[in-house]
Amino acid sequence: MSFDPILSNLRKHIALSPAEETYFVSLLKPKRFQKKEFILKEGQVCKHINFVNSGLLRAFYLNQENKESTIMFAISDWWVTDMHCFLEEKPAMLNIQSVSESEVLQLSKIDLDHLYIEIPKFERFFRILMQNAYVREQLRVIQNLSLSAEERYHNFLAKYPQIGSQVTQKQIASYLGITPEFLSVIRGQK
Amino acid sequence: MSFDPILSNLRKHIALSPAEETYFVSLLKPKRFQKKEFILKEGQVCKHINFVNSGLLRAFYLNQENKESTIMFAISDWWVTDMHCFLEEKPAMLNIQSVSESEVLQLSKIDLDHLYIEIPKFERFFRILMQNAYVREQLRVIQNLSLSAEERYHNFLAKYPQIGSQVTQKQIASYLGITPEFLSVIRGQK
DNA sequence: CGTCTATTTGAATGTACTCAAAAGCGGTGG
DNA sequence: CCACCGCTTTTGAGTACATTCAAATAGACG
Repeated sequence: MSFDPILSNLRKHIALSPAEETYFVSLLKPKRFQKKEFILKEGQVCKHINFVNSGLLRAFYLNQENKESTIMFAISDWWVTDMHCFLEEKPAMLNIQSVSESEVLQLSKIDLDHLYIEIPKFERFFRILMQNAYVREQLRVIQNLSLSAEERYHNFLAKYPQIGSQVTQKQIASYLGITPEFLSVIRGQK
Repeated sequence: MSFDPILSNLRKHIALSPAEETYFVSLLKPKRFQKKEFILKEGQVCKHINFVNSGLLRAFYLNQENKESTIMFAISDWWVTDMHCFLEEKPAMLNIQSVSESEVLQLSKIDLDHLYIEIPKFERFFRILMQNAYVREQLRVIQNLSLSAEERYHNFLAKYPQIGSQVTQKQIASYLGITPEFLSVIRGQK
């Protein structure tokens, strides 16, 4: 499995020496997941943050009535985990499942904590990663509050065309916070 | 204006020397805002991140139809800005207004960028701040997707009792994504 | 005290949901 | 290769949740 994508992901924000890159890469656990396989299940302690090398993952929440809410889709070059549970080393609230066959590089909480000490540049890297994640989630809150279901759907397709074509409408509906039946109605009206 | 609150806020995550504390404090611009005064208006370039020393601020978004959506309330010991526009030094999407008379410490983007270089511990501090902000926003997304308006209202009151008592129902409604009329109905049914 | 805004109440409406049934589609095994 | 199974998507009828609009009441503030 190639480490080029993750190294160029790092290079967007920090510069590492070859030795540092080697050390970082040594901490990564490559994993391959089949379609529908779970990277993380609710209740498991979330030990890793995952970098998607190829494929597509989906993180979702199940409420008391077993209704799914899709929290995020993660395509190549994205980082994904149940951040709250990863940071606190608590049982996960979220499920993370492979949508299509995927290659993932996993970094454990312990190794990341070492990394922050050994190579403080990683503090910067993850600061920027977290900043961007925060801005993205806040924008999603704004859109959920201020846009109609139909506007949210068209926004989603415009923003993530690659994802829109790979996932089911049921999954898109659960990302938008509507039922699949209603999404079908929205799509019907041209 | 006292710098004790902001220094103890820093000490939650990093340890600074007295000289570093002095340097940090020298970068802060203390400001006092009257009730209803704007810290930031949509369209202005957002130059500062704001630490709330006392009082209460509200960040909100106005959509095309001039409907308000409250993005966050910031009480004492919270940091608030239009993060996206602060980072990119672009015109703000958000308005930030003082709910009650407030004392704020402002740190400019330029000074923060210097701070990251001079005292890399600030990378860690803001990494943790951003992590927490991300987790909070993601939790809000989950709740917006999976809970009813009534559940969201009771959650809000339980989580932020101090805020609930200081802001109008109209503002709470705009935080929850419902109309003030409907919030009034929810409150009526005991 | 008067004015302005927030809150409540109610009627009419619209948006989105539930339930059910039919149609479509993809994969599997005979 | 086709038939079947399970899941997704569509369609529709009935319903529930939440909005709009309007008017009355209550509160806050100069």
